[in-house]
Amino acid sequence: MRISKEQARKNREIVVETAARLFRERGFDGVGVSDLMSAAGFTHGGFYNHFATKDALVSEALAQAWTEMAAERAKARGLPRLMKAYLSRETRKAPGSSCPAAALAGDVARQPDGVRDVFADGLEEMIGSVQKLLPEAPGPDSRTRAASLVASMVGALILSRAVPDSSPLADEMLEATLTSALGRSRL
Amino acid sequence: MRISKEQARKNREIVVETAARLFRERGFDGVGVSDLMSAAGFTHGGFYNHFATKDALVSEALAQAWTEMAAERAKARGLPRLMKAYLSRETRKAPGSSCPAAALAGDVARQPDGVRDVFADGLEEMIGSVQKLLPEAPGPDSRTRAASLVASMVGALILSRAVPDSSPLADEMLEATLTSALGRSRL
DNA sequence: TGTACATCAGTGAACGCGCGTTCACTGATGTAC
DNA sequence: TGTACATCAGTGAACGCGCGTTCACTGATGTAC
Repeated sequence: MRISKEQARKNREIVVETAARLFRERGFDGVGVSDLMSAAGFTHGGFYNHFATKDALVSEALAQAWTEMAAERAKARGLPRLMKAYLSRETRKAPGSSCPAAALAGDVARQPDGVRDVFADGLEEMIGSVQKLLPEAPGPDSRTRAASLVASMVGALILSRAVPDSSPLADEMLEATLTSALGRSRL
Repeated sequence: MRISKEQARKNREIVVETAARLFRERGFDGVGVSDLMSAAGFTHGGFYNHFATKDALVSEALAQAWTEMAAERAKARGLPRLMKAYLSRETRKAPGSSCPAAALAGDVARQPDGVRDVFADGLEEMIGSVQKLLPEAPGPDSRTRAASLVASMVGALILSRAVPDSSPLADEMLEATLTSALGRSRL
């Protein structure tokens, strides 16, 4: 049963969006083509009408996740609020709809350069948007500040998710990072 | 060909040490039982004389990696030197012999609680050893400081490894984090 | 101390299973006249 | 505008492959006498 080109385009988009969520939740290896397609509402065979290989989708889904995050960040009202939201229990519980860096950086490190390029582009944009939210004037110092803030945010969220939900460290990593970042001068 | 109990114990240790290295290099899913056993110098069938399942080995290898790291850290001469070594190009290139948090936190987040408990214990010890190296008096503030320092160190290393080797971000994440941490008061 | 037997670490073939991928098929869409 | 045919998105069975795991076997070690 052939469908319209417009519908086919929409279906492809659904698959990419579903992948962007599932990969963040379970990792690249944790989501099979069959899992993914059925989660998106299709059968697995049609996958290869849209993508050459699973690897091709990985890059595209990662780019999609970064795009979603950039849209969220564009709505941010100040760095303190952005960081509080990023370093919250809600974010910790929802990897599928939050930062691709925190959810997938470990996996990306073992992927080919094509995927890592996409990751680097998203990370670059994240650093840039944090830099713009800093109170100080743009420059090399604020860039360094932004990069190190991003590292601590991503690190805290990853570590919080790696310990058991019941561990005191789950909250402590988030709170300590928030306290240290906000407690510093001019934030 | 049966071997002595002593030799069997040593062989088991070799397998655990090999796993601790390979898992950090390739992730839990990236190392098969067969890969692992042949890297350790054995055939795959013998694996189940030592471990009930691959999952059982995962916990043990993670504990082994943390133990190795704790031994390294015990040799540290001051926090600045520890951080420079941690946030170096050499460490970035050698995940198999460096921090389990940076190499495996993303994978651990998708493992059962048994593995996450082991991870939390190692992380707790890492925070404690960083806290002891802080110049300030021990207390809630220094604990918060230590936890946030650990988050930024782990985050920077993970992000550095996730971008392509050729990306400027690979070095920048490490350097920015080092600059921000060392540039702060009393370090 | 010496002998006979049981034990069990290591070997390598084999197992079922789920993975990524392929393919023949369907039938509504898109196109040529 | 209407008709005939080609296209191709989606379906679901099937493919080879590598995975974790099992098992019969080997033979030196460990043990009972």
